[in-house]
Amino acid sequence: MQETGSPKLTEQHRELLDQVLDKWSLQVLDALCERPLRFNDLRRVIPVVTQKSLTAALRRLERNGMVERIVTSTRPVAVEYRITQLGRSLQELIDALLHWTTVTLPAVERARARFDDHA
Amino acid sequence: MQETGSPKLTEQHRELLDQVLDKWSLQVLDALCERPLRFNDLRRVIPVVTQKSLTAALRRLERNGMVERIVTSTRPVAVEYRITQLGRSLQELIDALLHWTTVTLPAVERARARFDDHA
DNA sequence: CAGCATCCATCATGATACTG
DNA sequence: CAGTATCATGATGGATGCTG
Repeated sequence: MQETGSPKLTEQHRELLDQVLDKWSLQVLDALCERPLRFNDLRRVIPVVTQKSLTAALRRLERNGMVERIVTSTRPVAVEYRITQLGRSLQELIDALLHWTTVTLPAVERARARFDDHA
Repeated sequence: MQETGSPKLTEQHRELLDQVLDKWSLQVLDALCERPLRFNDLRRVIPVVTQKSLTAALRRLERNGMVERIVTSTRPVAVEYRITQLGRSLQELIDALLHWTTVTLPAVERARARFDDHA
């Protein structure tokens, strides 16, 4: 059974994708891709996120090696988040996904209209 | 405004990705990519899915034009699900994602170990 | 066979308040 | 500034039973 380039889709792989492709992680990676940002910068860039969700997303991304957390022990501590090499490799795929949505959205919307009409 | 390959990541795009990249949809598309399958076939191929979740995933995928639902009005009705052209275009990206997980999983696991040790 | 309806547990999310 | 802690709640997921 040789599947050329065909995936495995085991629990491990799915779990990893779940951890880095969720709603907030996508936007965090997208934001950090341009330049490192601090916690409250991220809150501003991703306007509707709560601290709790943002903290959770950042911890998950950090744990999976997608972002680095850099603490500067100045007076009020400054914490900077920056994307890692691993994170960048993921971002390329996310870009491909976004490109795909851009290209296929019209067809998807037609499909939705058809479905909603008929059903 | 021409952004070569750069994404927008609007709510619409994120919503579409959420609808087709969820846990079960990935596995459904993966299964249907090889050949069309019937409802209970899918339940066997994706062993741990409940019919509720499978139904929901299939409806979502159908609504978004990723799979076709083909009803054969035989005696006990036969319902076949098959992937569409749109679905296949998505599957290519999913394959790329799975390839990415395969390649990066070792590094991710090292990152996790480091994180879990330290914290 | 291919679902739908219902109930229930769990979880993710949000709002709010507090801290080093 | 960059969080943590707590409570409330709404969405999800599973188990079960029923139907054309």
